[in-house]
Amino acid sequence: MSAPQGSFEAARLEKLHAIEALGLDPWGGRFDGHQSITTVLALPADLPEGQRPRVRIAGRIVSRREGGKVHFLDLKDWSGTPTFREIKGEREGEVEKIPDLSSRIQVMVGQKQVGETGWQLAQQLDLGDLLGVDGAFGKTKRGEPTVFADQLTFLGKSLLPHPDKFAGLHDLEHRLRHRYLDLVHNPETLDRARKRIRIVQTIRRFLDERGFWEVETPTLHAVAGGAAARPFITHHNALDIDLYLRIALELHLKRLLVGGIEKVYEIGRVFRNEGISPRHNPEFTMMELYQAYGDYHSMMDLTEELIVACVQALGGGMKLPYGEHLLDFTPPWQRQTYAELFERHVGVSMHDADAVRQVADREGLPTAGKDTAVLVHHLFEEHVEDKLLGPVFVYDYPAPLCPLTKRKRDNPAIAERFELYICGMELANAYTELNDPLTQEQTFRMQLAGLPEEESMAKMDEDFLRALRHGMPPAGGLGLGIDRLVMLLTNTPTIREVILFPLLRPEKK
RNA sequence: GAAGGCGUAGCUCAGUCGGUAGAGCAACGGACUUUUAAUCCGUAGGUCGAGGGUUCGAGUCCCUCCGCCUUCACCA
Repeated sequence: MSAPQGSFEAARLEKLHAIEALGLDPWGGRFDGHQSITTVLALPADLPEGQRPRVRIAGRIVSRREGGKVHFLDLKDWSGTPTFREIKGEREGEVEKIPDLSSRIQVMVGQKQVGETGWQLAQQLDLGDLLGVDGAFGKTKRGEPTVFADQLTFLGKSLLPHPDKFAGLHDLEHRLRHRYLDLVHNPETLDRARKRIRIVQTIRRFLDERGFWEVETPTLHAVAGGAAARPFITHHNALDIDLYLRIALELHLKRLLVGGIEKVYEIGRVFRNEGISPRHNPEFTMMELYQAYGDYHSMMDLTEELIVACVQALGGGMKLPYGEHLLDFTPPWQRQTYAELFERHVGVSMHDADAVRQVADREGLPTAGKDTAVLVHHLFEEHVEDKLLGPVFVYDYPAPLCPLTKRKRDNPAIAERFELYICGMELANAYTELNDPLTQEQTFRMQLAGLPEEESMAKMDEDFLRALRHGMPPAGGLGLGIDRLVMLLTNTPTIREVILFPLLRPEKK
């Protein structure tokens, strides 16, 4: 430990021992019956002394103003609730969510009021310590809502100094490596975490109410299927086999459809051994659901309802800002076919193989040995995706891109699949599930020309095929990226901020 | 994986042309019973990300390495 930090810690250790010498536990203990600071702040504050409500609060000391015989502390807990502010002027009508700072409250500690031990304890308090306070709630002469303490209960020492009370904690790397400090000192971080929880709760409640069963399926897979991604590899010692961390939830959930669980979902972590970017973390959270006897149109309706429910749960109305954009989630959302979007933005029909190849050549895309569908999709990603402000359902995909999807009965070149785009991001992916084991086996065997196996969704999974052979009901299925949904609904530009502990390279030593 | 940018006290940041390492807050000692970025007096706090090089002299210029950010590639 370096000298200066050591001296900070030494000073605080001395105070810890002084607290022990008072007969108090410097690490605190059970503290029953305290009210949240938000609750206390809602109490009447203007009552005359003597009629003030008794309160008991607990929290962290985040600011301190010492006088000779009276100290003022600011205590903070987690009870602040998000509030909303209407934006005036140019962006009239927009709503911006702002973290409510009301989970801070001032405490007055007077020498006479807290008694001998209390006053000696007050001398040993540091920024960052945890403290319980009993007292009366009212206002100071300056009108500040305040708990006038008559009893202090020490609840925990902070041996290391916290970030500056005014300047706070801004360094991004520091915030990510010490997320606990970020949560304490940046209200928007706690607020974002709270909103994420609320979104996930809403999804669970929504699906539970509609009769879906939430299940848990294995994270360790013998075959990493269900998506096109490089897996992480791990090893099981007792069985002496390599296993993959799952890259999707799909194949196990479909096995459950075969097993008669007619509406099923899972919210869980998946792992993809690929690059890190503002939109990609190696582990992220997916929600996948499957509904027997549905199809991709029923999934579109469900997706729209589900996300609208999440938007409502945040309480900020149907129009949410995202960066420079204002996203309008008011249903119904646009629904456009892949083919029409392709033609509009690329300028040729996706069914015209020669024209597609010409455009790809002109733009310098490698075309040799590539399937036309692959070129089509490259052009789609290049020219269409970032124009999809949305929310917009893009449906009817080129079949070769979709090995797990049922083809249209009247046109086997088209798969019954949609993706939901918002702000150029793929947020959800859904299809009419392929339940025909014979076709499924063919698509597994048929490697897309020019695609290495690891980039293909078509990974042979014999056990899954055997399950299909026992009869899977026709079904609609949906995959939803939870992290990206949270990004969009909380106006957060990077995935690192919606994941509490994103992957960072370990610190050296 | 590639290119560009950044890294100075516990935190937030200055640091000119290469010439003694700085401020605010936090900390430590002292004064003060209604403060609120409290104030006042005083003290202490640094391997300038790490290592090497150029130079009389490097936080500053050069090289290598580490970490983070951005863009690209891969991908959702």
